[in-house]
Amino acid sequence: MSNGNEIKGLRYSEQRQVIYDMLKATKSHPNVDEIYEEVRKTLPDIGVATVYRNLKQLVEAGLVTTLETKKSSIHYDADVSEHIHFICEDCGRIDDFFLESGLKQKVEDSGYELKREKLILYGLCPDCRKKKGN
Amino acid sequence: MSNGNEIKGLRYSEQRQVIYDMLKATKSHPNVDEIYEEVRKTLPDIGVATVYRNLKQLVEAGLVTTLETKKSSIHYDADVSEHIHFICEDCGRIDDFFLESGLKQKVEDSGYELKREKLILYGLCPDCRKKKGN
DNA sequence: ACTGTAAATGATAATCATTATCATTTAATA
DNA sequence: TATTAAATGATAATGATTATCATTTACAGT
Repeated sequence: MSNGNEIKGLRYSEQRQVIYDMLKATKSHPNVDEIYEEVRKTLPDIGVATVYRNLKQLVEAGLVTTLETKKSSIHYDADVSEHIHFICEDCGRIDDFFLESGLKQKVEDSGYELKREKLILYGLCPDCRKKKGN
Repeated sequence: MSNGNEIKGLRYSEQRQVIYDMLKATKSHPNVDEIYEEVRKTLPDIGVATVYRNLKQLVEAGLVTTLETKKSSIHYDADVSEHIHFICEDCGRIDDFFLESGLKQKVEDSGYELKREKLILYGLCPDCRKKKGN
């Protein structure tokens, strides 16, 4: 069932499509439970394992990113464009910022209290890069 | 037992001190298991719960930061100075970068393959800030 | 120094998120 | 349409973290 949304190397599945569509349609950075509940409105019989499996695949495919908060469950975001997440250490709320220059100033001007920031890079270290021979 | 290392609001404990000292003495970003095993060399009877408890307190006190990798266990770092973590998506290795300008170039010049970067800000959102009345 | 008390501990059970397993179903290709 | 490997749903298993609780301990006030 080709619909122009194929993910490299993966066979089409309605479940994955619904999950991805749902993530693209929200700005709320939901965690697995929230995704599961939302997706069940469309697919009442989907299993949790399927949700976990597909989220992992979507992340591996680079179509979805993850956010680890203090709340010990991963949150997902289908907006993979360059933007910054602000995580409230009290209520756990996640807000987006899209600005680049004068970022900290903008955040604080918006009423946030900035306590720490974390820049994390992901990729391959020199060793693993060699192993993969490219 | 005052030793000049008091943490605001916390009573001295040898266990916490050993954990903190151990973290300050390493650059390896260990996870809880690794910390537990290392600390047991000094305090053979320490319990895992104590390690978890104290790590949480050290993080809350801002003396230790956390790194969430793909490996679903949190890694700890007592270097809270401004620096960047590079996480290898293959082997999970975590390397530090301390440079600010021309960062991506430097990383790639060092043989790393940069795939994604994540900037996360932590603090208080406007609502929680109001609630705390400051 | 001695005492009272709340914080910290160690052991263990409990919980929560995530992953593995496996029989069944299904997309995609010939 | 028949074949086949990928995907699914149910459930068990695992792994990490947290809660509980009786005991110990730091340390403030006497």
